Amino acid sequence: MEFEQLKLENQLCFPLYAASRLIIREYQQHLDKLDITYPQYLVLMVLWENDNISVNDISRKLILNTNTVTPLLKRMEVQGFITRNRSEDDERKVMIKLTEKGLLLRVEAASIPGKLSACIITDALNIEELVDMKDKLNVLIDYLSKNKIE
Amino acid sequence: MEFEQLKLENQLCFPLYAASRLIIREYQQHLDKLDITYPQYLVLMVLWENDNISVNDISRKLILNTNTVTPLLKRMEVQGFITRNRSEDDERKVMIKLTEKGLLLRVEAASIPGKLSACIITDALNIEELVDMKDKLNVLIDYLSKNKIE
DNA sequence: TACTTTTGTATCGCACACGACATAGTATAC
DNA sequence: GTATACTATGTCGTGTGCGATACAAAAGTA
Repeated sequence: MEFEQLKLENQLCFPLYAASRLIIREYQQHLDKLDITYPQYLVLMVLWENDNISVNDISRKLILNTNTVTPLLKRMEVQGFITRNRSEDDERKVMIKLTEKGLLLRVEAASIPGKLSACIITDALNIEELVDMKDKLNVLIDYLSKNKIE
Repeated sequence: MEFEQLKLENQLCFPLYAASRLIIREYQQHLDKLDITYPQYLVLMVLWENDNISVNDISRKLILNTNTVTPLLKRMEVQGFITRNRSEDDERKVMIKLTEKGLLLRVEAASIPGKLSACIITDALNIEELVDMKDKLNVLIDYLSKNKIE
């Protein structure tokens, strides 16, 4: 019996998992200066595009459970980046809004993606290949996250 | 100012992060039956290929810090999958060995990668594309993890 | 209207992940 | 040979991630 399929090098998931952590480490160096973590940065990106949305909307966009997002948002409220208020229309919803401080962070964050691209694009991997990979990953994510719902 | 670069859809890291978590969720369904987590499964894969290696060797292969791997291994020792013993050659090293129970798990685990492939390969993404993605991710990982050391 | 189901958020418990730091063993320099 | 640097592992604190579960508000239904 060969067990070839049980080698790290023959699997897709491990490279995804490792690459994800490695790139987040690179991000963290820059995010430290803004005093935020990578998941908090993701929340901010959602809010910069779409302010005043519910906890559920944020968790759906980030494909995270609400029990992950809730404490994350509470920490961000303490830090003064966002406010959390019950919706008047629907008392079940908690609406998340950026504060002035959270809004202003966008300008400082704007330079980070550029620095990361410079870090990731190598002789071995050019922009076209990375864009292609990103698109394929999004196909995979759509498929897996829809699979979950049904 | 446009901030196009600050949109989730324009970044590579978020798809990596989300796809990684989604696939691990799929794995977890099968791993639950073996009573192990995904990181524990990774450790086992390393040991099945290379038994009796040090904590450091495992953490390097998985690109995880030793302070992540140490408690993980301790839990696996309690569960009876591995043993932890100081090396006689070098008292600093702790050598990790599979138990009978850990070794036997390999047979049960062998069918999991096949099930996952079936789950991931869709009309939109065929095997060739996934293999190509895997290879490119490994190039990226090599680059980023070597970057760290220098 | 009263009852049931669904939805949105949250709490709890456990297992990672990692930076900062501690400690013991080994290697090296002088 | 001893001071110093380095290596391997570990502890601690903080922040995710997620399954199981709780609970109140809203929606659906008889």
